[in-house]
Amino acid sequence: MLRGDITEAIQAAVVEELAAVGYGRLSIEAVARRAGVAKTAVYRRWGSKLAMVLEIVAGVAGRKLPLPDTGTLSGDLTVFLQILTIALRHPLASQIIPDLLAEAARNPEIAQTLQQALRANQHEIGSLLVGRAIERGELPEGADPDLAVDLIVGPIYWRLTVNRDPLPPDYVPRLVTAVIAALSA
Amino acid sequence: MLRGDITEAIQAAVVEELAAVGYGRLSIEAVARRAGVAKTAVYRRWGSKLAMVLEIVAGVAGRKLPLPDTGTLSGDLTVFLQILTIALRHPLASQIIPDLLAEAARNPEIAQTLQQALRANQHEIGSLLVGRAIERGELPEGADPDLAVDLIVGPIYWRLTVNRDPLPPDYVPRLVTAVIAALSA
DNA sequence: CAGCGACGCAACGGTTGCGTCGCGACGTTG
DNA sequence: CAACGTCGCGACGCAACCGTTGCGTCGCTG
Repeated sequence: MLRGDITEAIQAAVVEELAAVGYGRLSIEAVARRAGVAKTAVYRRWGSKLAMVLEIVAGVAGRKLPLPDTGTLSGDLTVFLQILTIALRHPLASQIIPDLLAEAARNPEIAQTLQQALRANQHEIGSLLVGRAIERGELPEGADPDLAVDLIVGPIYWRLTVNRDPLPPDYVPRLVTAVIAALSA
Repeated sequence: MLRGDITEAIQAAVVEELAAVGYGRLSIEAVARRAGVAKTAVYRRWGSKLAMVLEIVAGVAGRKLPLPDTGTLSGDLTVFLQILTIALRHPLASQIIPDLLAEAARNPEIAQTLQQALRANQHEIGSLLVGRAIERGELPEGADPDLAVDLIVGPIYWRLTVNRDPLPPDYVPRLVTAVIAALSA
């Protein structure tokens, strides 16, 4: 019954508005304005700003990253890090992700939605990468997939999103060798 | 001329309000209300919400962490990580830091203030830790202090503040050995 | 072709915050 | 004691947004 093109316009507007002003300052009026849509069209779909954002965010964050098997741990890590750096550099992502994380610190529903979307994905990637490497004999049996994820994602996120430093050109390969050394210990 | 106790009450109120609702939703009215102070008292001190927050944040974020010399790299790292985990777990810090980082992504003045306060401190800590370790022969000559900081702070920040997972009891020592292995490569 | 529902539009009363102003009270300074 | 400046208080007009309502239009469905 609800027109699909309008729903999509609203979703896109929410994402843009989220990037522009953040969840705290996001208003239904501004979303409708940006979507070129009447406020009533929004309220017909969602009962509140929270419900609207939760549904849209869950939809976007739930997508899985493709994770090719390059044949070596170092290759897998390099590909994964490159995908990650591109994603984190995306203007929309680099504004929305920190904002939602900040909001998650005070809103349990947002926190739960983000965790549900991210944690499973993250654990799966870690298990996959480390599992393959162990099968190949590149890592010892006891290597911890969750620690691996922290070691891979943490430094990149810290540098790109928190510190907002540009990446030195050889940063990714150096990080890859460092992570492999760390996991082999 | 301006009463010091009132200034302090306002500063404390700003910090609390920042934690409670974030920079985006922070209002002068709420700050004055929380501080038990008239709105005019705030406007006598700062001309705008941005100026007020910047001055207060710079004052808090500029403080330096003590960094004892334990005699070994592993000891230094352990102490530093423990201080860091305690700081990041602090309720006020864990809400305010992500919020300001998110706001920094859209407000250059906030970004600059944070960078100025954090980057220098961070680089100094990295250089100090790595420098000592190289002198002791615990790390090779070429070890990169900035990469070291990413490897130390990134995983902890990721797990504590982004993922909001509790730390497994032996996480810090395992991270320490992993980091040392990574930096030795 | 008749009916239904989503649509845009405009307006509603209510809330919140903005930045400013004038007032009288209080305490310090000269 | 007189002057000054900060203080709290309350109010101002203005703007934005809230969530809801009623209206007429449009397009699909039966």
